[in-house]
Amino acid sequence: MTESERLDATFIALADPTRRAILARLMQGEATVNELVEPFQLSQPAISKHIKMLERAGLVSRSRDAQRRPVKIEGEALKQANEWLAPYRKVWETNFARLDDLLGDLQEAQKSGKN
Amino acid sequence: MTESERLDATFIALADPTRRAILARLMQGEATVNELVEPFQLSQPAISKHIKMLERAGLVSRSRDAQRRPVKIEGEALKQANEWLAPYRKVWETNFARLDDLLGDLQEAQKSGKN
DNA sequence: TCGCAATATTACCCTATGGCTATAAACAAC
DNA sequence: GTTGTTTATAGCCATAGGGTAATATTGCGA
Repeated sequence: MTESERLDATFIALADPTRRAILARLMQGEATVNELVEPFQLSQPAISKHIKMLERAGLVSRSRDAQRRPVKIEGEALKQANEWLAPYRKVWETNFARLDDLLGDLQEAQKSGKN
Repeated sequence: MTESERLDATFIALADPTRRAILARLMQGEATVNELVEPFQLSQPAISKHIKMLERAGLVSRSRDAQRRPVKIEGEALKQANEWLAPYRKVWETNFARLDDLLGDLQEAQKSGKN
């Protein structure tokens, strides 16, 4: 899987409220599939599907405990999502919109030969 | 649009390499639709669709310049995505996996009455 | 007003997502 | 080995995503 595909899978996985809730739950520690089913009005297969998408993105991993398959949150994919986001930080931290307007004004001025 | 729906739209928008490339391009300043079409081997309608999804998420805004519709990056949605991500930072910054194993061990010990 | 340039919209593919029910498979425990 | 528990898989449906080509719209400019 390329890095881009990994990011695709991660953002797709994060784009669903059920899956974000599952991740939030997993912050408190491992959970079995049934424990993850309980809080939702969804069938067990539906939750299993969600877990599979989280797993595909590397957001969670699974171990084995008899017939149980505990799910655990994994940091690496989240870290990569955060790293992708990092360069954009200045877009919201600085007043990027105005900065861009300024650039636009300068370009306009150049075009019309006022510089 | 609820905050959850906004996050949905944002993560869906970020889950495509073409749209991420468009955002990267917009870091250098506004661009018209045609300017955004050029770098890709995609039709103009395809790019327009992508822009629409970015716009729906609030990741970009559009202005008007004659028949052109310049696209500009917007920080707010990215900021919210970042804020969603923030609580998970400790998952990758600390050694969260081991911390979780430890929690698991403690729970096991309690169940088996060894505490 | 005519024609061109930039963008949007429509109609149509195919595939993936998100949900369900029903069933299978894995394993423990008796 | 039969039974119950936990999880996975299969099959089905409806909707959305990502792409296309063709066409409509909008606005400039001669």
